[in-house]
Amino acid sequence: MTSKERLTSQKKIIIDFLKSTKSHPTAESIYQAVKKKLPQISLSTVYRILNDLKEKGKIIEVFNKKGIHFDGDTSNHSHFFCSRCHKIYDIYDKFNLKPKNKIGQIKDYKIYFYGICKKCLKK
Amino acid sequence: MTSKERLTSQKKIIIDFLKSTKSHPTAESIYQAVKKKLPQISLSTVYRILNDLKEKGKIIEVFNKKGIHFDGDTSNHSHFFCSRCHKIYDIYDKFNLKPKNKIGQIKDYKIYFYGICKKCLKK
DNA sequence: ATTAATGCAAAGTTTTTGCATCCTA
DNA sequence: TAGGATGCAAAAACTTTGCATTAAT
Repeated sequence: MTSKERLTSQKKIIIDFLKSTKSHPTAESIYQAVKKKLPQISLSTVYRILNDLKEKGKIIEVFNKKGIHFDGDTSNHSHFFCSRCHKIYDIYDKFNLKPKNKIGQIKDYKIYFYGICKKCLKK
Repeated sequence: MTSKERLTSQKKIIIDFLKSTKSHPTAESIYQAVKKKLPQISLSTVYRILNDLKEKGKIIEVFNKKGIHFDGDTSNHSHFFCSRCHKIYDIYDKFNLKPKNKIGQIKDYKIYFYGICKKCLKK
């Protein structure tokens, strides 16, 4: 008998939040956001749910110097990090990346762009 | 009068170690490696020196689920993460990445490849 | 001799875990 | 109503910091 996953309100709200934002929040900011709708939720539950969603490929991790951010958009896309405002933007351009070097079997790749975003350049 | 940086033996050994390896070690594994030559070195010194080298652009950070790794090779290159043995390999191919989307001023980018390395495929 | 850098220990951060209780299916 | 998921608190893992001492210049 295999165990069956249960869809709890905490899980529902975290998924909804991640699917509705493009802000690439951290675990802590997800906790803060979700607490507004579910005041009793605990940070450890947020971590547990994020780990679970991550393992199932329902969300993506985005790394930067300041820690780990999460992205509910699992479509193939890249990220741009503004070094001035520290926002993370999505980039949907597709690139053809085929290393000549036969390092092994490549299943996926992630591209991180760094620079200054349009908004910050205008200031 | 501006202060002048001192080249200590701890700094020398850490730089030498990072320039001599392609293993992309973590702070902890750098500490373990360096301790063999300098038994009295402390982990906090390792962190301080790594932060310093990082800020000066003398080393690079490589992020993955298991934490932060360091790379003494600051030449423009990419990384391949083997999902089986968890080793990190260097890829020196150059790619032309020009997003059409004018998100801002791009100064740099990093490409992370994921897959299974040659060695693991053979097993 | 100056004073930058270290080692140590203590404190911050971030993330995970054990367990009694809760609540979904 | 069975057992997967949560909340809480405690622990683990990771990183930074204060300060007396050491050592590079």
